[in-house]
Amino acid sequence: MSAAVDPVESPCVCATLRMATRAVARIYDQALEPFGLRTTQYSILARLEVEGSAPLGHLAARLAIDRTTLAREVEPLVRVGLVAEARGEDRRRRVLSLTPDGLSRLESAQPAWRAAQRSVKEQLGRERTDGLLEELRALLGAVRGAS
Amino acid sequence: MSAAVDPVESPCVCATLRMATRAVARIYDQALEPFGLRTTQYSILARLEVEGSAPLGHLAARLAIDRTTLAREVEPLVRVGLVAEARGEDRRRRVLSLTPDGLSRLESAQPAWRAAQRSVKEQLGRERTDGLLEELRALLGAVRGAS
DNA sequence: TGCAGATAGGAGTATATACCCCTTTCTGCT
DNA sequence: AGCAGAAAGGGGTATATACTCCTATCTGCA
Repeated sequence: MSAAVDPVESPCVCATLRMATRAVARIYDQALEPFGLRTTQYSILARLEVEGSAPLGHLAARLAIDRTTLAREVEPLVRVGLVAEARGEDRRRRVLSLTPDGLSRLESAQPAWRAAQRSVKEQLGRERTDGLLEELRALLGAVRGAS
Repeated sequence: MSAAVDPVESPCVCATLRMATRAVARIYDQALEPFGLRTTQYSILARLEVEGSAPLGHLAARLAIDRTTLAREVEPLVRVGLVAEARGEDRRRRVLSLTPDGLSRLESAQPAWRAAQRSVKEQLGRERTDGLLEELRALLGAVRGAS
């Protein structure tokens, strides 16, 4: 591959977001790889730890992920026993929760996640990174429901 | 789905990037949908218009996309005749270029792209959006090759 | 000239993403 | 009690993403 070629400066908000996301996701995925987790899987486990247990759609809204997307991402986590699913009182609801295995996996991967986070923050700068996060949240808030 | 639930404020750079990217990508994809293009496809066509023609790996580096990813994204574009592929002098190289159909499709979709772009900028604010783009580019530059 | 090593790309596999359309289940109103 | 409409989710399809391992080709050097 022509590694000497620099990425282009796209004027497109979406393309630029995607480029940055790809690059950053790679870092996190590599950090989490020894623990058998992808970044999104880690996010799901971490979210479930906070929520305790939550129906699929609720969790999807929390993570700003499409419902069907989340369903497919949860699948492998259920398969390997990190996440449990049960029907709620409202039997339409598929309630997800962390299994003990899921919790310990999450905890064992936490240092790797922190290392990736630290690495990114050190490379861009702590303040700039925090500022960027603020702006990304503002963007998310601004465009949500605007479609 | 529990539409009343707000997205969570994740401390994770990667998760936050992904959330924002998903939300923004949806806007662009919807805008481009009448023209039968996804955001990434539009980016590829737009990039090819600028580059004239480029080997797959070169284009991938420009777009900060993994080579194999780009190959799979180019496939449908070739299939419907928007992009042409040919072997280069160096016969390992798969040289891509815009077909006349590709060019006219790109041009017809351009107003929709501009509308999406404008919509996002208006929702976050023009200056903030530009600042965000700067920071995203800085992030991309900072983490590139750092893995 | 010939070969070692580098480079471009292809194939297989797995997750990530989201659309549409459908079924199941529930809730509110009559 | 019964039905209309809303809500939660499942399944099909298609693109998006990237890793690993593999082949084909080229280039530089002996």
